[in-house]
Amino acid sequence: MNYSVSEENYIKSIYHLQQQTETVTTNSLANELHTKPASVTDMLKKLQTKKLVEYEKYRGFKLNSTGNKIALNIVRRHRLWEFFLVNKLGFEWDKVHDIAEELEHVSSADLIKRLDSFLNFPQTDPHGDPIPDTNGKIAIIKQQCLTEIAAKKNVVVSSVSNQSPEMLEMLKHYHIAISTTLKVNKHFAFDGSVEIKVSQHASCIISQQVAANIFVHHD
Amino acid sequence: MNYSVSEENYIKSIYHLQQQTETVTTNSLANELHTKPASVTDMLKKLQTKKLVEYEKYRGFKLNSTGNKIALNIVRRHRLWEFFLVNKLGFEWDKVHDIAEELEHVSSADLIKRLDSFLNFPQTDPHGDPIPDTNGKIAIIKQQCLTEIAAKKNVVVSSVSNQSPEMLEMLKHYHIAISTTLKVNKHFAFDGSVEIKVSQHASCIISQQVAANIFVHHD
DNA sequence: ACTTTTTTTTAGATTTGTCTAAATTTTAAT
DNA sequence: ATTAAAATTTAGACAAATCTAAAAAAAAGT
Repeated sequence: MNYSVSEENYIKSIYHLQQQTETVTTNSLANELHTKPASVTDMLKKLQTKKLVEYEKYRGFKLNSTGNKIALNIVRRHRLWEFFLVNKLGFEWDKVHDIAEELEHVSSADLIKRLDSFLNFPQTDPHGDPIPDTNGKIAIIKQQCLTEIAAKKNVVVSSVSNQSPEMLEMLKHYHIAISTTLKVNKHFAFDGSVEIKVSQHASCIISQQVAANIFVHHD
Repeated sequence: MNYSVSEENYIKSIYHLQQQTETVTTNSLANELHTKPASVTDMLKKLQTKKLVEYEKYRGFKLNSTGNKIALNIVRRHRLWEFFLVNKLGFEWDKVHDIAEELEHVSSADLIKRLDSFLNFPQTDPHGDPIPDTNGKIAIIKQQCLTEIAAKKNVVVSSVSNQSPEMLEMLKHYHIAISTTLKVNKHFAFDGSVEIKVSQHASCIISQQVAANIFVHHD
């Protein structure tokens, strides 16, 4: 079956919100999509009749397994295109989201299959987020954010959850990118900032706000 | 300014029809877009208020210079994506039109600039049609179709105006592709068929119907 | 437990792009 | 020059997706 751009955007946003809370509220979805709660209610009735969500009036909603599969397919398309934009066309990673947002709705399965192969079957997108496979299987990367890492531990940056130009600017300044290895020296109790050391560079201190957006794994 | 997918499709179709006749009729455009004449009239009023077409009731219409520039930009996007699909993703040329039809509406100028550079600034798409440049300049390739070529002349295939799988099948069978060199041996008066010789293959006869879709230039 | 606030839904309107059927204009035919 | 046929436009309706304003339900506060 084929879904409209609008339907796909709703499905994808519900998916993303469900990463944080099991069931999603009308307001939060309206906020995510920059639309009005009334519009959300309208669309949710539609998604319910199409049997993609579980929805009870006033009770919130969540994707059922069909909806989830569709969401993962959209996420797959989005992340493959992001990979393409960064690794083939040379975009900076803070510029690709909006373009991938449009490309993800191009509805050819063959296209995505070939794109995947052309890109050599990447496992993660440029922000370090895993790319679901054709069957909607997605790697769960056990990761912690930098604020949770004990002092003296070596870690590898696996993803960054804020993709703004401002964030990118900071990360570049600190010489941090996906798969960069760094060592946590010390946590400061006063403001939660963290001193780290990145390879051959001098140690530096990053604010809690920045640290909270950097996800890492051990080894 | 930004145009809807629908508006872009109308603009592009008017452009294509104008290649054959200076002014375009409501019916022919409806036919091209698989829509109804009434819908065409509606959209044309809109394009007129947006000052993209010259339009007089019952008199047909044509793109003005603004409309023409926009059309050429859409054609540029379409053909660059077709080139990408064939030369990078390995699609056969008869499969790319519908996908490029969707990709062409993705509205990032930077994307197209980078795609162009990634593809190494191709001059023609996989069917041999010229790709307009950023300013809407398009090479006019002086070409004749095979039925018009005098016997004993050597020519190079520059484009093929029918992109169906059936046509591709025939061309493959005859070992004809874009930039193939061939020699016209003889025209048969009875049915307009043409005997040709392609490089080291044995001469063969192609029907007038096929010959009329193969465009060539000398040398 | 009752009231206030917040959240969600309904009702009705709007925009974009489309359609059918009827009316109008142009073109072709006798 | 009339009439018949074809092409085009208008009028009015419809579907998708959105909105505002009002009503209803749930949650929070006293």
